[in-house]
Amino acid sequence: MNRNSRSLTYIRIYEVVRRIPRGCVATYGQIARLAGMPGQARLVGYALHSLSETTDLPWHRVINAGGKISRLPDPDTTLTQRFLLESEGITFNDKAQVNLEQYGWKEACADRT
DNA sequence: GCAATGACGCTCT
DNA sequence: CAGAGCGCCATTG
Repeated sequence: MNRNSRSLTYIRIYEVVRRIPRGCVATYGQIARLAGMPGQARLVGYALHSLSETTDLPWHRVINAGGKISRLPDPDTTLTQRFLLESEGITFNDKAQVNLEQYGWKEACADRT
């Protein structure tokens, strides 16, 4: 469980996700870049998938570049993510998209804190 | 050890 | 403007 077992690469992603402040959302590409793998958004998603649903990480703050919730293996998990984001004050539009311009990490996010 | 997949992103048509 | 395909690295079987 040693995070080592998951490889340092995953740890990087987990650490970045953990740094996401409340009321904000980050994209896979954003995290991938902060983790030190620009363009490797797939690994970010894969890393999160490897996590347990009971993870302490705010994985629900991680969405795709379109500001939308990614295609999760289980539709129930997707609804949970949306619910958690709404609980943080994040609003979704009819397309289940989040306004990255408003909630995007390091954008207006720091101002909200 | 080898091969295929993967909660995405970007470019091309 | 919209839709589809390909590519990156790492993990898993």
